Amino acid sequence: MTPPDLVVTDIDVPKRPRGRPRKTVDERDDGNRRHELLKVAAQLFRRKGFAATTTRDIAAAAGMQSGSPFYHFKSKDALLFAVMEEGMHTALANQHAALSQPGYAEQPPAAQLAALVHTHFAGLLGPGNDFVPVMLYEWRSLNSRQRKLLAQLIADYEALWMPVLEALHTQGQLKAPVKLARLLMLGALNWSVQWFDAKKGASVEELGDAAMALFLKES
Amino acid sequence: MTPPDLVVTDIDVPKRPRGRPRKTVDERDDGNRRHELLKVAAQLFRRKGFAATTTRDIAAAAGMQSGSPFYHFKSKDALLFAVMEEGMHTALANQHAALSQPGYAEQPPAAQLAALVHTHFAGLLGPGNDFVPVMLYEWRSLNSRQRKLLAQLIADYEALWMPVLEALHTQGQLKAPVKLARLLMLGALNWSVQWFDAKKGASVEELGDAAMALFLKES
DNA sequence: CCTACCGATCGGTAGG
DNA sequence: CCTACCGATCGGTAGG
Repeated sequence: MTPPDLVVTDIDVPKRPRGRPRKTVDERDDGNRRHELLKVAAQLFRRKGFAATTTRDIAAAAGMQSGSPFYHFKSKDALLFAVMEEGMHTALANQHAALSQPGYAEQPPAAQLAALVHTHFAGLLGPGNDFVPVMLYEWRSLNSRQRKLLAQLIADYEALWMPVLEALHTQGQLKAPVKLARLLMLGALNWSVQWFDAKKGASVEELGDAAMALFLKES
Repeated sequence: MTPPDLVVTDIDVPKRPRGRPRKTVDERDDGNRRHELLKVAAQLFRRKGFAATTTRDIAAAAGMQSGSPFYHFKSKDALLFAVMEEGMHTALANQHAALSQPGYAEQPPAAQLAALVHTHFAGLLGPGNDFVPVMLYEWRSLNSRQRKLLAQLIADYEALWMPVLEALHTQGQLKAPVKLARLLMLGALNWSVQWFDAKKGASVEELGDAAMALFLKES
């Protein structure tokens, strides 16, 4: 199923450099391999769920031996958290990029919302974007400390939507109470992870247009 | 955490009747205990997820010994499927009941949709309704045969919405393409499982009203 | 990062 | 339904 990426990048590097990479508090950061682990973990967590994925699955998908993921992450839990954190950081960065597009502030609120919606869909449904779906669907598997840390990022993310929704509400283009509207709208978007299929049906763009048509009244 | 229900009902029945209960193909059906297992399993699957819930957890929550759930269900998988099946049967029955309310057929499509939405929310968010949430969030854990069986029930459920949505589209009260509208709307509703809190914020009724206000244009 | 391994847990079963 | 149990698997670690 998953393409066996394996040792390809190591083919002409028979021995890795012997120098021990520096280590941070509880996780190493020698880039390549660590991020490879994050990527395959995100894939597996998404497809099979966190509890049903073994650290051996992850190691094998990254072309490692069963004990090796613990060189990069101190526990399976820490791996999950790192996946989610990367997902939220990317999502936040994407939205900030959309919001700082030149001329964005001058656009009507409906166009601003369209930008948020399209960016959200793209980050959620684009190829290889397993990080955010994992964060949406494995919330339960976090301990309360991890949950609190991520809740802050999520709050930041949702805060970006509020001024736009309030402007739309004031203009009469959004009739539902703003906070409930935000919850329902993000729910509609997030649920798409369950049914969206890039290979058939609507495209990400058509989805965004449909969502806008569904949510907004004519101005 | 979970109230230790334990032996209460057995206090003055020192020995259970010796007659062996009839058995169906792969599951017994002596009602009480079997359904008790379904109920606690639904609770646990919802709170911790299927893979993270052990059959020992379930047995303990039902006041049984670790091996006893297998007297009622031939596998943990079969238990999950039974939970989901019950969830879908209840949901379907609820919607059919709403649709056969006297005078329903004569109501305008907006009112018909409101009935569907309110029934859906009630079945999803009402107290003790863990069956449907499990079915929404543990889809991955099913094998393909089970998946196919449930997909049929889901298709039946979604089919109930289509005529109403098409009528609304014709009237101009629903602007998005009908199929995408259905997916997005049900997503908005289903996602509420993640954030709805009966003890604070909006009530189930207010939620339904907000959803209607969000989705529909004025007629 | 690999090798070799441990302790704990888990789904499931035989036999009553 | 309980008792007693098995085989397999799993997260994690010591030592290199």
